[in-house]
Amino acid sequence: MTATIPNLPSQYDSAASEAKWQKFWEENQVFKADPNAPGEPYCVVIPPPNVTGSLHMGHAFETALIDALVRYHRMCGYNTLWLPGTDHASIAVQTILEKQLKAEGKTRQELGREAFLDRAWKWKAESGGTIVNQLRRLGVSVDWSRERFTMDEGLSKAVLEAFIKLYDENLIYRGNYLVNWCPASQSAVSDLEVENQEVNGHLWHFRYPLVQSDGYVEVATTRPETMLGDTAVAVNPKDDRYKHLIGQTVLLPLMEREIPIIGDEFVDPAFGTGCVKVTPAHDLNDFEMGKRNNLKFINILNKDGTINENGGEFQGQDRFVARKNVIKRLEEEGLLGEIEDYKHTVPYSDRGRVPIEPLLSTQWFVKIKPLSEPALADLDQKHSPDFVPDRWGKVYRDWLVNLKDWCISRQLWWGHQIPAWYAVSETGGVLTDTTPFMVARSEAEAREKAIALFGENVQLEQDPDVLDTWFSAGLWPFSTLGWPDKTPDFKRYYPTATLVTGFDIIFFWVARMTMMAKHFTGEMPFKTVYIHGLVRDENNKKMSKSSNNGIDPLILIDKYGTDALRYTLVREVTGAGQDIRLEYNRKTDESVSVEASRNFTNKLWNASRFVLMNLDGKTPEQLGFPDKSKLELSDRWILSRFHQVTQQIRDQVDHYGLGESAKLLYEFIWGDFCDWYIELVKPRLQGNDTASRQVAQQTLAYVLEETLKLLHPFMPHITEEIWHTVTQNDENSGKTLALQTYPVPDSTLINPDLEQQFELLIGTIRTIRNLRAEADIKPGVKIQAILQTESEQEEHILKSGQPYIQDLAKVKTLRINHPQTQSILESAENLSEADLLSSIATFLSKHQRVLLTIGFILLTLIVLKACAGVLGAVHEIPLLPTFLELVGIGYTTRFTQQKLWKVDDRQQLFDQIEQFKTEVVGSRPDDLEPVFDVPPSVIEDSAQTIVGVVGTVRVAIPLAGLIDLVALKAKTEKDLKKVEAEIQSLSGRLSNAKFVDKAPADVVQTARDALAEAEKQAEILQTRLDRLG
RNA sequence: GGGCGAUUAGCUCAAUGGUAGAGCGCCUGCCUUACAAGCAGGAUGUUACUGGUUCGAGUCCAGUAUUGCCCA
Repeated sequence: MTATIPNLPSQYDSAASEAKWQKFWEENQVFKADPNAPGEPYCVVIPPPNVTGSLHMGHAFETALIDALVRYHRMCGYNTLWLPGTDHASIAVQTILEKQLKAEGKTRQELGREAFLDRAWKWKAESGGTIVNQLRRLGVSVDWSRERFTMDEGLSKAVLEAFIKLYDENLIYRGNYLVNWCPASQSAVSDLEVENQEVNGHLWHFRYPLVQSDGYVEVATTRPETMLGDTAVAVNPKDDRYKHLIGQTVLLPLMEREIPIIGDEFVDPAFGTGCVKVTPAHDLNDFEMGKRNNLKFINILNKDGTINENGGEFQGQDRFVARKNVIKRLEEEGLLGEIEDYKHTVPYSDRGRVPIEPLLSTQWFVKIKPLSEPALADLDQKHSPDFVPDRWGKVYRDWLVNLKDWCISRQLWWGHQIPAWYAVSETGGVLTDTTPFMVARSEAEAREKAIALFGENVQLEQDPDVLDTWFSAGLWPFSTLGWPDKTPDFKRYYPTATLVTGFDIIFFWVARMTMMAKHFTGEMPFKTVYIHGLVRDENNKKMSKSSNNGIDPLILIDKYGTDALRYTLVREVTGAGQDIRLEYNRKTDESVSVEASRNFTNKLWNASRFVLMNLDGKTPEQLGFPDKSKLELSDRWILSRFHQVTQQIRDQVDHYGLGESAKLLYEFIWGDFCDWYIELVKPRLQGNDTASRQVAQQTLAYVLEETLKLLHPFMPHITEEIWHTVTQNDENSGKTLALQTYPVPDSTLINPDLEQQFELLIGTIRTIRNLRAEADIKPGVKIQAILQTESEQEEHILKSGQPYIQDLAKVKTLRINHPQTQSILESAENLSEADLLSSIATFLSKHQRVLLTIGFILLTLIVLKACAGVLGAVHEIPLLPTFLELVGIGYTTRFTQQKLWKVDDRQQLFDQIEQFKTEVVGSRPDDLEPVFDVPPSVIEDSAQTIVGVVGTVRVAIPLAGLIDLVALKAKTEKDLKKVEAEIQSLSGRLSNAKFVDKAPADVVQTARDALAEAEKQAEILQTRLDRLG
């Protein structure tokens, strides 16, 4: 086999990789669904973004969640379809176009309907692709061949069908009611398009003179101009202040209209003066009151928000101009009372950005009860759809219960024109509220009907209005699949599996889809509704256009990559439905949390590089799965971890635990695989044991490839990129990670006992590292360590993991003692004295260091000399004369007398020298190993042996005496205090008979074990403290 | 006013009722042949408050405070 070792740069280039794979997926139609293919269907329809829109963080978040689910299911073998598309957004498009026209000095009326719509389609063709192309940059695994638009032919057919059916069933009617009127777009709008805003306004008090007696009643209002349409004054019939006035009349100022004082329970005596003006044609509550009390309905507004002919002297004035003038005139009349500052909510048009006016007009409505009740029944009886998290089911239910009839007509041109034709010839050639009409599939059909009713000469005119965009959006899950035709797609993929959307549109969209679907298809359109939270900005504020605090996902994608952004968003999700917060610095356009994810991509990248560099150019497939009988401890451990994590991720994703899965992957890849496994196999890859090396390669390759599969739904681009490199499938192979089988946990490889044992090894390594750090031992220095345990099992684990401990904790000599037997396991080879000496000589010949340094080296030599039984002859010390010259023989002699006389002092000095020596020549530690192994007895006795504990393993490291005793003592005291507190808490619990009796046995046992461990630790710490003096 | 959330380390967030963890930031030491976008080690908490249930409460219950969202 020709070994071509794939070469990767040391940093992942997200931009190049993303563009490449997005193109690859689309060109190869990787995500094109085939209804004839096998597999349980898994279909998701995209919540259609607004065709005028551009990508915002909410899209990025939602899309990341959906794509993770969809890619996961596809890899799990489901027949998967994610269907993309956009909605036509009547008002938004119309607003944009009218703005353009205005700039050209034209109006849409001048242009005419046909020309206007031509323009609209042209605009859609040119600019409507923005959002869709931005979605591509997120790497969505949608089937672009099935992309739909709410106004395309098929969906328009579905809309027509739905309208006609509902009309035929008497579920659509035309009537004169109060609707939300947007004076800017001059159309009725749905509740959805109304945003209530709190404003600092005023409460004006007006005096309405009584007709039957002297004096007046005082009313309060936030909208003074509406008084022009007042047709009553209302009080609460239980209100003693006013109830005697009920039945009398007042003279409405400025209009000089006599209007009644009525009693109505609705009036809150505590609000304002307790006496309210009633404007039935311009306020929802007043409308109801007007109906209850048979009041007159006087409309004072034109459609553009100016005062109409019913407003007397104010006719023609804009509503806000009229407001000022009404106040001014009342003041002149002496009828203006107090003006209070008053905070209240004003409904604003979402699109027009102006206050909405409740306006009485003739509109089309959907009768909602017959639609909501079956949906409610499915919820209550079948728990369908299933909301995740469950609590949103209640919100959905409340909405279904409280639904009011739905105004579906919009006074716009861009949209589905209402399929109703008016026989205008019956009402003098003009369309009035009473003109007879017929609903039909086409003008021809309407004409046929009309002729039957009104004769050959009937003159028809189609209703100019269009349907609410949500009417077509409500059909989305089935209209996109071909309904009303029984297409193969519809048969195969409907009902869909999961709807993923934000809670903010449960009411408007989700409920409409369930009602429409239940009515038209007899089924709920999706099994599950997964509700996600909002992405909040760095100040925990909801991102919105009005606060202009949106964070542009494309900026973050350019900076950190799509995978990093997606991963950040998904990882942030904890509980479903919980809002997430995105860190962001607006000055630098940086985000620390996305940066952390980018670092994670780079970590994966470099781990993969490492694996690639060590596979001798072979692919995982060529290497094959390792022979199970040849697996070493660390191999069995990482395989167990991998399959355990696979199991956990599958469990989590199956229950929408996407954030948890993302975190599990992070911990597995960065922690288990990179920090431990890769480090553990390095010696085997570089060593001479070819069998061991091969098993390591096989395991590395296997775990890497499978991990890429696990991670793919969360980070599709980088995993695809690495996978192609690792498997040596180039782009032309047509193969893709996206269609590989998602890893399946192999229970025979999962070994919790082994994992637990491995934890002891990891803990031991950490403890040694920790002790090294406490003792300030340089990272390059190899040390001695002694492990003691009374447990044979632990002893066995430690022995089997001995090479790992030595390697990762930089331990040269490791003894594992069983205290009873004092059996010593030696593992390290000792260097010869000659090696040491020659090393020192080499070092010194190269470096002329300061006096102190040289002095210590000199001491080393002298000490070595003192231990003549171990050392070679003095003539092997070539530089001695130089030292004597430099340091002075007198000092050396004195030191030798003081320090080397007693054996114990000498031992201590050995340690110091060993430490110093390695510090000085730390760059070549292997060359300068200690010549002597310190006997266990010395370790036990030495004041400067540092001891730690892991589990019940005692870890001892003989120190060289160069540590900060004061700091170590303080630290030890602190640790001891902590452990003592734990002992107190644990023994308190265990001495409580109730705890021992009532708590589960395993909990009690855990506590006992913890106590034993804590006591052992306390003992060790106490000993250490005693020794430290 | 009604409903639903949230409040845990400096920040962002975790923790089937068993005695609190991670990432980022911070401190210390390291350019150790995959990665300085890195490695090793470290410090940091009256779990908002007050009661209650329980052998045991961050977790369950009640109330309070603060905060966010939805509805009116």
